[in-house]
Order: sequence, then C-alpha cells, then structure tokens
Amino acid sequence: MMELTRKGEYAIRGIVYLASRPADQVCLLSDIAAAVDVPPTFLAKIFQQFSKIGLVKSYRGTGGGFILGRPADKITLLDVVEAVEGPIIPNRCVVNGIDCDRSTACNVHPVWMNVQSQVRGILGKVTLKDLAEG
Amino acid sequence: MMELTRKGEYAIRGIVYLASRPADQVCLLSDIAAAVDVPPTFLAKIFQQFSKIGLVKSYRGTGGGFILGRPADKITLLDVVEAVEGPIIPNRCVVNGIDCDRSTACNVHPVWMNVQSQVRGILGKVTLKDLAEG
DNA sequence: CTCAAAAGGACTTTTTATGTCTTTTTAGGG
DNA sequence: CCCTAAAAAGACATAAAAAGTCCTTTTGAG
Repeated sequence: MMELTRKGEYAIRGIVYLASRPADQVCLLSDIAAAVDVPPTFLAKIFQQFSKIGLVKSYRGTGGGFILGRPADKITLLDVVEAVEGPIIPNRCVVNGIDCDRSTACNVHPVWMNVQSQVRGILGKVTLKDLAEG
Repeated sequence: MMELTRKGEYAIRGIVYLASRPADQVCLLSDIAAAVDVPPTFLAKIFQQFSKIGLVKSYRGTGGGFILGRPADKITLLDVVEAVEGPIIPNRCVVNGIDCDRSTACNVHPVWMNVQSQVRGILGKVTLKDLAEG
C-alpha cells in the first residue's frame, strides 16, 4: 500500500531536475523530459498542474519554458506530491474530520490521523533544495 | 496518495469485528459480512488470505467458521493491512535496498525509507485488542 | 449420505493509471 | 503582419488494478 504512482515519481524527478538548474534559466519541457527519462506529453500534463498552483512558472512561445515558481528551499516534497497525487489520506474517513461514517466510536480513525500527520510532517520538511544538491 | 483500498478497509472491519467476539466462539463468514456490511463473497477472499498466514483459523463444514489465529493483542494493524495490501512501500525503489535504479545518489530515497519506517511503527503498535474494545 | 461451510479458480465489470494526439493560445522575431 | 516556437487544453486510447461475482471442489459433522 501507499505506493507513489508513476505520475508522482515523474513529477518529483522533473521538478527536482528543474531545481538543479540555474534558477534564472528557463528550461524547455522537452529537455527536462529527456533528462529525467519521462514521456514528454505526460510530463507536460504534470507541469501544467504545477503551473496552476504556482510551483513552477511557465513562459509560452519562442524562448519559452519553465522555471521554479519560488526558491527551491521554499518548495517541499509534500507540495510536489500533493500537487499531483492529491492530499495524503490513508483512509477516506480522515477527510470527514473526527468521525467515520461507519461508527461514532471508530478506534481506527485516530491511527490514520496519526499516520497522515507523521507522513505530512516528514515530506513537509524536505525541500527541493535538499533534493537537488548533494 | 497512500489511500487504503476498499479491500483493506473491509479486511480491518471484518477482523476487528471477529476480535470483538468471544475468543472461543466460531463465527460464520456470512454473519461477519452482514455485521460489517461487506459483500460476503469478497470478504471470503480476504479471510482466505488471513487464514493462509495464520491471522485467523478456519473450520470447514457444518458448525464451521472463523476464529482469530492468535490472541487479539498479538495481531497488529500492520499485520492485517500488509496481509491484504502487501508490504508498505511508499516508492518502488525502497524495496531495492539502499539504491534506486535511477541514480546512485538519490536523495529522495532516504525520505521514503523514513516514511515507511514511521508508518510501520505506528501500525505495528496498534493491536486488534485496542481496536476491538473501547 | 447429506448438508453446511470454507477453499479455490475462473470470470466480469468498473475504475484508475498511463499515456497519446490534435487543436488552441501565447509570444518573439523578422 | 506573418511565421515559428512553445506551453495549454481537451479529447481520446490502452492497460492495469480494484472490486466483486459465480461455480465447483474440498472438508467435516451428524
């Protein structure tokens, strides 16, 4: 369980690569796709999602491409993963707040809440800067 | 991401219900399925998986049914989840040990290792006894 | 021997993942 | 203004996984 999809993996590869480039240099999607070995059309969709929420900035037309939407140390792995995979929800009932639909006193619920919070904590502390260097 | 499948949810519901019954009382699958509102044929498959790894013991024929394979405080949520969902692997490369196939120095890898270990830690500390009472 | 129950296997249907293709918008440069 | 380069958008296509059903077989008690 809890497996990242290929989309998520591609997303990370792509944006980490972008973070590893000079911050002011606009990168072609086709170049990124080639560098990280991801189907360009698929990566395009992913970067469109990034663009919508500001993780990257896009420029169209001749000389266009992508740069990071903010400094690499201000983008976390959590941002990236949630951008393409949706929120981190180990169990559906977590979204309903405190109570499951199954029973008023569901003992499993707080466990999932705990899992969610721990995972978010871990991913939220890792930035693209961390991932791009080293 | 990280969402439990319905199968996993059913599995938990079913075995927690079983754990809430008197330990020596054999339970019919059909009764369990009705009690936790899961398609009986589907739950049957799940309990077959449980049975194979000893989480439950099954008895065939007249008067048959299921009981827990060991005391409720010796079965963890991790046991149950991994029984039906497979091992907890946030990213494929975690299984290959220390190195990703993508690059020799993948900085993302230790993060997934950390996630895996945290989640396993949380789920491994919750037993069916905890979940069945209260 | 018969009936009740789980086990096993083959199947179907639905949903999600993983892409591709084509058209449209935007922008730069002559 | 026109041409070309690039991302955006949307409609498809295919494949894999999830979710569930159905039928047959095995096992056991009475």
